[in-house]
Amino acid sequence: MNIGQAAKVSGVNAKLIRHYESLGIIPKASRTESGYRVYSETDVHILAFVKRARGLGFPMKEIKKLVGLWRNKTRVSSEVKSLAMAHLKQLETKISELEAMAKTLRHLAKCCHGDNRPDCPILEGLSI
Amino acid sequence: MNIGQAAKVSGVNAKLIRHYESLGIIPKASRTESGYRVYSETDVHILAFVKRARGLGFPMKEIKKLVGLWRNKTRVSSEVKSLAMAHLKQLETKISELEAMAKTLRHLAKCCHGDNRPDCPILEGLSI
DNA sequence: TTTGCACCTTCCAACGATTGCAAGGTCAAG
DNA sequence: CTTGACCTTGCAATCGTTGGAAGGTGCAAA
Repeated sequence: MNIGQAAKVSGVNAKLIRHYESLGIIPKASRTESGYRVYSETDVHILAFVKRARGLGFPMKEIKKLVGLWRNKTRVSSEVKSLAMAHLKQLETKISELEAMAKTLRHLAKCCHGDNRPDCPILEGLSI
Repeated sequence: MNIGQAAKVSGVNAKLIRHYESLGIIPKASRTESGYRVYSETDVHILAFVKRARGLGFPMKEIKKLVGLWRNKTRVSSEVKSLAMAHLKQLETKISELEAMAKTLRHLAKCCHGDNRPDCPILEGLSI
């Protein structure tokens, strides 16, 4: 399989596949005589795994660990779970930060008439 | 006032003040004979405004607009409100994306024993 | 006066993940 | 043999912030 075909099947951009390879997140693809990268079904499976982990918001460093655990049959599920729980905590922290911003912004926006007068509680809230 | 003093008073890092100036988000500071930047109370006020807007998650491009509106006494509050509402929508979108990730992750983690066996529903969930 | 030290100046690079572009090689069909 | 679609590499941009290097300035103590 070409990198283009692997991209189509796995759903990961060809550019991104090369990038992941350079970061060592996926194993280095073998090459044809002319230098084209060649991918197997297993490679595509890894790529799809990475894509799903990204979809859950894991950073690439942790995905690298997850791929390692995934491919290691003597892994210990507690290690995976602690990675996941730590990331979940990060997500929850981020969510509450964004919630706090949204709450403040909603309040300020509700107080603002939004007409053609210059008076604006939003700007006042930002400048106090 | 020095850039260091302005940083202390406004709560914005000196490094960041220079950066904001180079981006045109704050007006160019006047200089002493030897080239040191000089800040007035008004300048510090602008810096604090920027800091609060960042705290609400506004991107710098929109903060530039907000500062312009704030300093323009013939502004129209509807313009401020529409900026705020658009940003609020972005925040809400981001929050629901993160919520979806957290929900999935919580579900997978709940199904994972987290012991020293290799079987792991988290990895299975990522590889299906 | 000179030696520190703390501050200031500019410019360049890094983070994270992704995307874009440029210049060049390869493959397959017309 | 040319065309177009694909591949290769490498470098730059995004966004906001932080870090460092290399050099100048201000002020106080020796």
